[in-house]
Amino acid sequence: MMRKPDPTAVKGGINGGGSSSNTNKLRKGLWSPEEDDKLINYMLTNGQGCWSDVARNAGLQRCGKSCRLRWINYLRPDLKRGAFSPQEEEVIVHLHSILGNRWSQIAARLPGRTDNEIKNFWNSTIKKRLKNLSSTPSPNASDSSNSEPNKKDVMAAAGFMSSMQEQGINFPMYMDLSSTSSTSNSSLQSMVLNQTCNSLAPVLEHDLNMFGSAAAGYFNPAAASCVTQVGVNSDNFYGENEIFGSVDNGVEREIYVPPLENIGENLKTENTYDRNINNPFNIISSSNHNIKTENLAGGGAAVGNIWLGEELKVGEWDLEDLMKLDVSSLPFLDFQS
DNA sequence: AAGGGACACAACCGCAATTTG
DNA sequence: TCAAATTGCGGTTGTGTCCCT
Repeated sequence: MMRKPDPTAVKGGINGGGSSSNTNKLRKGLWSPEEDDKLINYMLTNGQGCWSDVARNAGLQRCGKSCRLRWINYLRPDLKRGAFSPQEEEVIVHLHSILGNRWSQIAARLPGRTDNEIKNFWNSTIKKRLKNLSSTPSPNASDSSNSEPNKKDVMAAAGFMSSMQEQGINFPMYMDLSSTSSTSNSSLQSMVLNQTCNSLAPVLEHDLNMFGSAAAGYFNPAAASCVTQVGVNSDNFYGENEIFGSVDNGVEREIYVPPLENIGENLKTENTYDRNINNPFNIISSSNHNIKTENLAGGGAAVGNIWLGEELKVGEWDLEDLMKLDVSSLPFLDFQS
């Protein structure tokens, strides 16, 4: 539908300019239906192996890298094609506000979607929308009494932070909201934080409620602090089938780190999370993984660390809550169609 | 109807990390 | 231990299509 396959588009290999010893000329450009068929048939018959072998054995005049890309982004049978739903869009904005441009990690939370697809969607659609929103502020945006921040706020916050990062302005990895006075000389920071807190609150609350427990989280930007309450059955709160977290005697909570992969070296190195796909929350059982304890008695504790995209330390809070969410399990997302 | 800008998206590029021999 | 090969990722490009003037 885009570029027509160009049978004359033949070049050398793409890796580092290609190897001069390669006498086979490798095709580039759009894939023809015939090439697709070859690749599909090969993959379905032989499964995935070394991609250069795939290219060779499938009789494709493509480099392995090209085959891999084509398979992953277009031919894989489990891909979900078509436009992004508003729910998916919300999840993308949500995750992007947390993960930044880690498209592969965002894609990992959206079954059937590829990183390339999400990246394109973000760059072509969402980014533009955010830009428009930030240039034409919503009349409600300044209404702090509005108890129901909307998606625009989420997107505006995400977009603002994203654009700041694009301009080379990096926020601290952790911002202690409890120490962020509303009269801070950094009005910009306050604005970002307040907007972010406002924006993420409904997302968090909504997502937590999806688990069918009494879990509810909210931010309190007016007090420049973030508060998370987790009310749960008795001792645990759950995902559909898995223990999601627990409260120990109403005092301490154990958090199971979700499979957000490679979120900073700390997490990566400290956790030996289970990659078993049947363990959607990658429950960590080692005592070494009592991530964060939180005094939940007395109406909840004010905790003020907000993660803004680069590293997540095990043991931090707030947006980490967002990270606990395996959005693929959220019933409002239709991943089946 | 034609021209041109905006949009959407497949595919390429370059780099870094990982694996292999 | 090291170099080469492979894999994976994010940024960018190129082009068909849509829509407006």
